[in-house]
Amino acid sequence: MSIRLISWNINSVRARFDIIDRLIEDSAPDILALQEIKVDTPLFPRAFFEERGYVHQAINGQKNHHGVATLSRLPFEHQDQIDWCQMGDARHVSVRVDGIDIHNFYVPAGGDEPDPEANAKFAHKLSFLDEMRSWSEAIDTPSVLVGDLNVAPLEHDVWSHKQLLKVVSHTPVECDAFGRFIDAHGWVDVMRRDIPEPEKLYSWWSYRARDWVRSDRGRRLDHVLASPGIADRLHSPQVLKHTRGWEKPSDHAAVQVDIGRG
DNA sequence: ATGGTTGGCGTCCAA
Repeated sequence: MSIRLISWNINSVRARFDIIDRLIEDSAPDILALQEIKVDTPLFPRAFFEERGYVHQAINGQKNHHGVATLSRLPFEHQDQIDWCQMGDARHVSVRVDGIDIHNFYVPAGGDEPDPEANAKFAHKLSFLDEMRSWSEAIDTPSVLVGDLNVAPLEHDVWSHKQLLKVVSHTPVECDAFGRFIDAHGWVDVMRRDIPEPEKLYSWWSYRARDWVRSDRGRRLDHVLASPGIADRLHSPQVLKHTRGWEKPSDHAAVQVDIGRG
């Protein structure tokens, strides 16, 4: 008996009903953590998920951009959301299932210019990661953290470490901030525990490539992290790469993990 | 060195 959790940056939930259906049929997640739903909370398509058994819904939506939602067949014992950096952005929602807090994150992408002086979006991203660090220091309940963290922290999380050193998502200043966030709670990077470097591992491929499979210029932006005390309950983490190849895809593949019952 | 694509109550912005 285990709980299957799938995290997916869906790039507009209302534009992806067909592939969400396909994911549910193929992989039967118990819990689905979506990011970039691009819809305000009152307009979220609740009925679509209720009809498929996901009657427990924690939605933190926003008009136009961002937005996260956690849909579940299992009941929530608690739910919450945090307004990071007091920006009013919908970038986080958490639920408690089977005694585990499941955090669903959408970290700011950070714009194009990797200079916090010149680019307010990049400064915001660094502040966001620093808030995640200090928040992580205080966590005292078993937690799983998933979502689009918009950082590819390791050398083999990108198609070319050298060529991406000045590209937002893989700059040293971001990777360092990400590392401090990881260390603050002792988060276990479950994906890399089981699929270690130097194997290349990506969860995002740009829409702009002529042939994303052939060029394979991916990045690992989506993550599965666990508290050290429960990390051994998480099994078989994987990037569902085929989801990126479906018709009218998101630019992110879905990411899956199974959580053994405690 | 540049451009490429997608979605949103949109005619540009963010990704």
